[in-house]
Amino acid sequence: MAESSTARPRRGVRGSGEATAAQIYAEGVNLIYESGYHAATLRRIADRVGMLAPSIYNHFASKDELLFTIVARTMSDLIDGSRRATADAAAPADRLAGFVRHLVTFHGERRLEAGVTDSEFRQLSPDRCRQAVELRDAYAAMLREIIDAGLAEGAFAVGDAALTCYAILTMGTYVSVWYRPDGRLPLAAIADQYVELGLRMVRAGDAAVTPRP
Amino acid sequence: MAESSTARPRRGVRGSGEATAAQIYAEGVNLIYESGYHAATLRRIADRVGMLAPSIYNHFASKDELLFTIVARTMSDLIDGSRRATADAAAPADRLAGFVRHLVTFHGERRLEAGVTDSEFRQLSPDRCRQAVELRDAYAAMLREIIDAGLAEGAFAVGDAALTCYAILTMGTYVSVWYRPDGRLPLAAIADQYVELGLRMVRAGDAAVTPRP
DNA sequence: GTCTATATATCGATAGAC
DNA sequence: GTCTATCGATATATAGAC
Repeated sequence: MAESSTARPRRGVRGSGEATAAQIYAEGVNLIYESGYHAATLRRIADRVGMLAPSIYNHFASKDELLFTIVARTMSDLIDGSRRATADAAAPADRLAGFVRHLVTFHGERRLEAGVTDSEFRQLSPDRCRQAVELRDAYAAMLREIIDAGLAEGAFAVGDAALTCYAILTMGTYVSVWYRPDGRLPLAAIADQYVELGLRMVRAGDAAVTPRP
Repeated sequence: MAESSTARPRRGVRGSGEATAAQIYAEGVNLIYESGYHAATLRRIADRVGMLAPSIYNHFASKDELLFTIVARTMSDLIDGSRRATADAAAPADRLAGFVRHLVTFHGERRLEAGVTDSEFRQLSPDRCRQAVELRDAYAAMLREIIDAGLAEGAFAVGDAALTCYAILTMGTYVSVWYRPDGRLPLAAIADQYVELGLRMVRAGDAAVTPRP
């Protein structure tokens, strides 16, 4: 989506309706990922879409709203997807495996949006930044619950649950920084590796993990 | 250092010599850490130091040079410190333990500089950005060598060395994002935990790790 | 070495013609 | 919905008095 931007100019073209907003969104993601929020000016985003900067205001009320649209959508999708990815699992090791697999896959498949979200949400206006932090905390709480459940059952053994939580989240989140779709390993293999790393970190007995269908 | 900034205004004071550059450096680190590189204007940095923006040019040739000074110094110190922290160790598990302990301790003790370095080096001018990437790659290579040595000796067992390398580096690097000096755990305890996580990730036999003096 | 004043550029955002 | 024209603010950086 954002990945396959072709940046064809279309000056003067009119009436693209909803599709125009999607283009601005996609090129905004691309440019903010490359340059950072402040360096990605509306002028340059509009240029990639093939319009002039003021036209953006027909689709987004402000630059802040554009960034918030990216951040809120990405975080919501991350949380929803993670909920689905862990819903079927019962054993803590299976739930952790589902969580990490989704975390890595999401940050690979949507590395641009995820990268922008993780590194630029601090640039949001105070109110919207707070909303982003709440979503991020809600996501972290999901992992924390899995780890706590595993500890309660005796399936996991960690020195400190909160630290382990941070470590797993950050190692998975930053897949979006180095992952390239044309890289050495397919994303599914990378996700497998990270699942293994996550299970080792909580010292989950390998036998407790049921293989994927 | 940068942590203990007091931001006392000293308008009109003259002749602080080298100390003034250090103040600009420290307040630059503070503000860039808080706001990001572009949002941290020379005007606001100078204001915290207690001078006006043009005076900064008596100490740094440009804003880019200020950022590069931060990035280059921090990365050099990281590499040098890591070399010292792993020099005495012979066994791969001990070398990995020393590496991770230093990585975490450094990113906690100098979390502002490290945070700025890791998240803003992309904003450097092309030449300087390349130099920063070279330093970062040199640091990553140090960890990679430790892991490869452990694999060669049969002391470690990992699915993929490069991925494990990324995972350990990112989980340690982002200690600078969430760590607070007045937090729940002392930094040494956090470092201990991360060492344990790192050893688990490479499946190093616990018995192979000699306790610290 | 710091100041005042200014140059030059560009930003986000708005008004109004088409 | 996109355009032209423009506003007001602010950025980095420079020149020169003190």
